[in-house]
Amino acid sequence: MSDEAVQRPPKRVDMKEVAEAAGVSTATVSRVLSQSGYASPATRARVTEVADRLGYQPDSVARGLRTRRSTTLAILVPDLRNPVTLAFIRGVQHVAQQCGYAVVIADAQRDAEVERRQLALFQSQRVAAVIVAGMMQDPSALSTIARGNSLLVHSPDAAPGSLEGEREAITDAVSDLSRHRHRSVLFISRRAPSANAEPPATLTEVRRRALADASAELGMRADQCTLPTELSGAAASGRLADALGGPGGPRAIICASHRLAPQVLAMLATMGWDIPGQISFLTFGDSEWATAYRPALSVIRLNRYQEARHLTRELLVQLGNVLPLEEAAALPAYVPRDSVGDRPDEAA
Amino acid sequence: MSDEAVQRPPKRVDMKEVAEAAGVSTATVSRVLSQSGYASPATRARVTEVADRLGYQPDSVARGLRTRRSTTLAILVPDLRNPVTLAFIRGVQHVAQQCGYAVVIADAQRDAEVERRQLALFQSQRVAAVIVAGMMQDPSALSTIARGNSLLVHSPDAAPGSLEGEREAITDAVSDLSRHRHRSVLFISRRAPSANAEPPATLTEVRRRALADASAELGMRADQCTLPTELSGAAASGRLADALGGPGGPRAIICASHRLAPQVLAMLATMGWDIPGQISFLTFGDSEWATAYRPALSVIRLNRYQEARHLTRELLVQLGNVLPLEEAAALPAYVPRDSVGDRPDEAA
DNA sequence: TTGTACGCGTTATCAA
DNA sequence: TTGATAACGCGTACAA
Repeated sequence: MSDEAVQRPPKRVDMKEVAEAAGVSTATVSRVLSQSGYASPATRARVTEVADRLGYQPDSVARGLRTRRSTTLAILVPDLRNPVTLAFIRGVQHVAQQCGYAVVIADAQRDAEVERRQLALFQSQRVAAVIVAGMMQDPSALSTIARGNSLLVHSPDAAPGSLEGEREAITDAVSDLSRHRHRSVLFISRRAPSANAEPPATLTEVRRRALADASAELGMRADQCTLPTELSGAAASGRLADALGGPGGPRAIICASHRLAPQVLAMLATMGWDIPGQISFLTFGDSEWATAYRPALSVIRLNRYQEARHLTRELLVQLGNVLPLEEAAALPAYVPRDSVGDRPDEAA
Repeated sequence: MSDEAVQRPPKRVDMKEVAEAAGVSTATVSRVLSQSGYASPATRARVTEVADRLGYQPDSVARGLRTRRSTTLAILVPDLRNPVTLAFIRGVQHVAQQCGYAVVIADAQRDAEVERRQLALFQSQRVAAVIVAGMMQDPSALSTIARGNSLLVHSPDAAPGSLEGEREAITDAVSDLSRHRHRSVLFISRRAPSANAEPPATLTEVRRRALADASAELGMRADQCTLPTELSGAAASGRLADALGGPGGPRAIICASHRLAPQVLAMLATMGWDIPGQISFLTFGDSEWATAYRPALSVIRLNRYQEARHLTRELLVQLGNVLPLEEAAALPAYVPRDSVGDRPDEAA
């Protein structure tokens, strides 16, 4: 419809032009517009009037070069296919735009090489900070950034209360399963467990261990089922069936990520399992789909939006900005709905 | 470790440093590293070797100032809560990173003022282009951008085959309903129809009209139901019940956006309607949840990812980049699944 | 209170 | 094939 390509030579309004039009020097214009330094009320008024009459826009590229600091935050997303990253991006962007910061974003596509190159691009852009929205493919690449420049690096896992809260929520979830007479849990993820890595290299691994701990405390067994992305539908269903096993097998499922949930649900449906009659189902992450699904899905809510807001606020404060106080971020929580039921063979 | 060492930002490797270490001038370094201009193979090798031994990263801020052009694309998202924008962002980012472009993103939050300020920020950042990922709150704000600089402005509606393809998909969907003996369709959206606006101001409005046209051609009636966000659950259910009316009312529902779908589905479920036994259900946009839902939902697939790729490729070519050819973007299409059934009272 | 002059890191011009 | 030098637009000591 509207495809406007204006190739005309752009006449950007210069600070010099503003200075001449206002009958002052560029230094005065700079002082007035950057709110720092002295200027008489008269000239101040005249300069601002002239500036926005001419439609002057300060060139943040030149400013960045001169001041050696930028007002750009970078987000490195390990995998943009993950829908929860949208909430995270929103949170960062909202706080950033409140302070006049720009937000640049890059998708690492779960590829260490891409990840490395995007970090290098951020560095070359001189961004004020890099926010890593999850576990990196190669965490050592961050040291390059930290060494090479004055960038700050934050990871969402560094958000206070995030992982701790998640542990509590997981315990609540497992307790609920225990209350429904489940004696074992099946954790479904895309990638196989890496028992020896310390610290855990992925968020999924963190959750897996937290789940194992919580289960152990309640005397429950925690089984694993790995469903790699490359697995075909039939193969995946077969593997899931194996994991559920015979009459003694686990009848409580916890999905490692929200992305995985619809696929597992579809499999269970085609295999003829009834939720919550025969299988109890839980997943990490919440959405309106989880609420709309029948039965409504019990979830471990994460609230990545508030998490991102909190994290970005801390970051901007560290960068010397002043922000109004804000209520504490909502912690992760177990949200019981209708997808958890009594284990059938253990029912009274 | 002394305080000074911690506080002081690490020194960036300069082009000057590289020049000195390689025994040449900065001009030569520039020529070698920017791939333009002559240099003897010997010095070329020496310079590149020294450059990455010292870990030199070109400062794109300074480069941007000098060359007066940036390698940053901007995406203005009307409302980042809309999940389909994630696919769009991914598409832009993937093509951009292929050409070494950065992607900066802003959420207009459906607020004309925020929208205006974010555009101004883009302009001040001297981005190479602004991509508007949907209908703007105030389209006239774009003229400011176009006038103020050499930015290109593209709207996703400008993607070839997008809206046209959508019309065809809508016709296919309505035909399917007609085949199932439906004589009227209920279009559910968040905002009320604006019959007089020309051209239509929102994507929803475009779809509404396309649906009206397709229905008219097949001799069907197109009803409207508006469910504003601020409506409470009970009020929304009441309004939906009214729209469905008595025995003669519409029994085919089309959701204007994917975001709306889970909410409407939840309402229908609590109201006791059976899909597809009593109600046929369609929605714009596809996802794994639509497939996992029982019954699996028939959808009008949009493929915003391919659309964004295509659009960004065109943009970068216009900016003077060379890109390898790529298969044509997948067009929107009607994907029939299990949520459309015969109209009960008209069944043979 | 305001103006002058310099430098941020890079590329483009021109002379050697 | 290379090097010296002038900008790009802005912020900021320092002088007036």
